[in-house]
Amino acid sequence: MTKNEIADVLAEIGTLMELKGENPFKVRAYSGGARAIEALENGEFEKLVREGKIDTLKGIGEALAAKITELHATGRLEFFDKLKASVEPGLVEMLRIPGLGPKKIVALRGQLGIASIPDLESACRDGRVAALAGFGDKTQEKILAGIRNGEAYSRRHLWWDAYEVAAPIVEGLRALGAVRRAEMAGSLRRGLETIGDLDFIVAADEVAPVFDWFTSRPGVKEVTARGDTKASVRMEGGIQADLRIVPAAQFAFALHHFTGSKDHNVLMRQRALDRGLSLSEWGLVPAVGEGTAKEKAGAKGHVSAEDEKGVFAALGLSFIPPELREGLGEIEAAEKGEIPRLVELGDLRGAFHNHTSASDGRNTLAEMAGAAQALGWEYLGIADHSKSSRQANGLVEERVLKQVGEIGALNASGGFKTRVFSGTECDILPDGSLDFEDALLARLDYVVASIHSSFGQDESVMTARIIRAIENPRVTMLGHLTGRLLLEREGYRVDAGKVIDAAVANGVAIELNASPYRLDMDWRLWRRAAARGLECSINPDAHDTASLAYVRAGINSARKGWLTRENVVNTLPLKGIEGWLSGKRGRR
DNA sequence: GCCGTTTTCGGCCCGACTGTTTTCAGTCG
Repeated sequence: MTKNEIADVLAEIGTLMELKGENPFKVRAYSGGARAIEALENGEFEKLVREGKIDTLKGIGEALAAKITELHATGRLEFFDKLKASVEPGLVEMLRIPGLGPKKIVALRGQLGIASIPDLESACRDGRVAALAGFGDKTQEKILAGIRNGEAYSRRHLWWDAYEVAAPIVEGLRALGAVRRAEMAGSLRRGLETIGDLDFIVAADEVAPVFDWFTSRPGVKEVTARGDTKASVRMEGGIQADLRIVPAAQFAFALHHFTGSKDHNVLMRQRALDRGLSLSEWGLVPAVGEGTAKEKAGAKGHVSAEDEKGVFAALGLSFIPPELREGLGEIEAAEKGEIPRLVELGDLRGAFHNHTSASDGRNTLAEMAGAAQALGWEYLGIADHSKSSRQANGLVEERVLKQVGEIGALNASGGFKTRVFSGTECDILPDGSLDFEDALLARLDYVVASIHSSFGQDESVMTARIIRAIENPRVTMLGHLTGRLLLEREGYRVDAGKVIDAAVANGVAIELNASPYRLDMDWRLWRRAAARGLECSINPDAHDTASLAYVRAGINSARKGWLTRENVVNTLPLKGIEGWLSGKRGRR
C-alpha cells in the first residue's frame, strides 16, 4: 500500500474512533499520524518503513508504527477492518452535516436508531429530533438545511475562486469608517490550493456597523452566526465567510492565530510555553497565574506586538511568511534566521507553456503577445499541443513550422516589446517516446513534454515513461507532473522522487503548472526537489489572455514550496533566459 | 495513542458561539 493510501486509512481510523466515543486524544493521535506521514516524500517513507524506523517520526509511536508496517506489507489491517465493520457507514456521512459532531450522532443512533442521512431526514420531519434531550427546534432546522445543501456546504473551493470572492470583501471592510485594519486570514492567506471557508480579521472601534455591512452584502444567502466578536455568513454558491473583530492591540495576535495553520499554531504555542508564556488570539501572556488569557491580555506582563513580525520576534523568531506556516520546519528555520527570501509575483519576467487559437486556446498569437506585454513580461513562450492531442486540436508538423515562421515574423516586426519564443507542448506517448521527430523539435526554442493519454498505466510503467521522455535531449521541461485536476480528478500514479532525480540528472526543469485547477507539481514536493538542484518554471498554461494571470496562483504554490528567485528559471531577464535556453539546446 | 531539560504518568491549545440550558455541552476552527 502506498504512503497516501496508508495516511487515508489512519485518518479514517481517527474518524471511526470519534464515532465510537473514543478518547479524543487518541483520535488526534491517528489524524496527527496521518498528517505526519503525508508530509514525507514517497522514497523517504519507503526507506523508514523498510528499515523499521518509522517510529522515529514525531507523532508516530509504537502502535501506529506497527499498523503502518502491516498496511505497507500486506495492504490490510485487521484492526481497521473490524473497526470499520463496527460503525455504520451512514454515521460517517452524517459527520459532514454542519452542527453534527460525534456526540450528537451517537445520541441520534442510540435514542432514535438513526443510522443514515435518510433516517435522519425523516426523523427531523416528524419532529422526533427536536424532542430529544440536548436537541431542539433550531437544531432540527439546521440539520434539515444541512442535508438539503449538503454538497454545496461541504465542498472545498479553488484558491482562485475563493480569492475572487474575498478580495472585494477586504476592500469593502477597509473602506468602512470604523475599521482600522482588515486582512484575509486562514488557508486563503496561506495560499493553499483549495480553501474551506473565508476568514477575515478586522481591528475596529465599533462592532455593529461592521457586522451590519458584512451580513447584508449582496451575495450573502444566510447569516449563520453573529455574536460580540464573530459573525458568519453563507454566500451564494455555498462558501462560508467568518469575520472576527478585535481591539487594535490584539490585531497582530488574532491575525496570526486565524491564519494558522493549526499545526503551525500548535508549535508556536508550545514554543511560548517553553518560555513561560501562553500564546492565543488574545496575545502573549505569562502562562502561570489566575484568570483566562483574555483577562490577562490587557494586564501586567503581557507582550505587545504591532504586527506579526512582533509576534514572532517575541518568541525569538524572524518573520515567517504566511505561505510557510504549515508546521513543516518553518519555526526551526526562523529560529536560525534561515527563512529564505521567497519568490514574488514581481520577480517573473515571462512564462512558457501557453496556448493560442492554433490549438485549443481562445486568443491569437498576437493577442497573447499583447497581453504578455501589458503584464510587463520580457518574453512569452508559446507551446501549443502536438498532433496526438486531437481533442485539443494539436498541431501537425506543417502547422508547427508555420507557427515558427509566424513567431519569427512577429519578433522581427518589432510590434511588441515582449519577445516570443516558439515551443511546443509535446505529448509523451504511452511508450515514453515523443510525439514529434527530433529534427522538428530542433527547430524550436524549447520543448515542454506532457502526458495527455493512457492515464491508467501502472505507477512503474508511468514513471519509466516520463523518465524516458526526460532523457530525450530535446526536452527542456516536464509539464504538469501528475495531470491532476483539483477537486475533480486525481492525478495519474507516478513516483515523483524518481522523476525528480531523473530531471536533475538530465538538466530538465519541471513546471509548476499555475492553472488554479492544477498547481502541479504539488508544493509539498518542491522544497526538497529544489534542494537537490531541480529547476522550476512557473507556467500559467494559459488558454486565453486573461489566464496569463494564473501565475499568481503558481507563485503561491512556489512560495509554499520554499522556492526563491534562484530556483525559478522564468525570473531570469531576457538575456539570461536566452542563455539558459541555448545551454539546454547545447545538451542536444 | 503520543510524548518527555519537571521523562514511564499525566497531560494533551483554547476560546467563540449556539442552542439548550439555568450553568453548560457540543461543535467549530
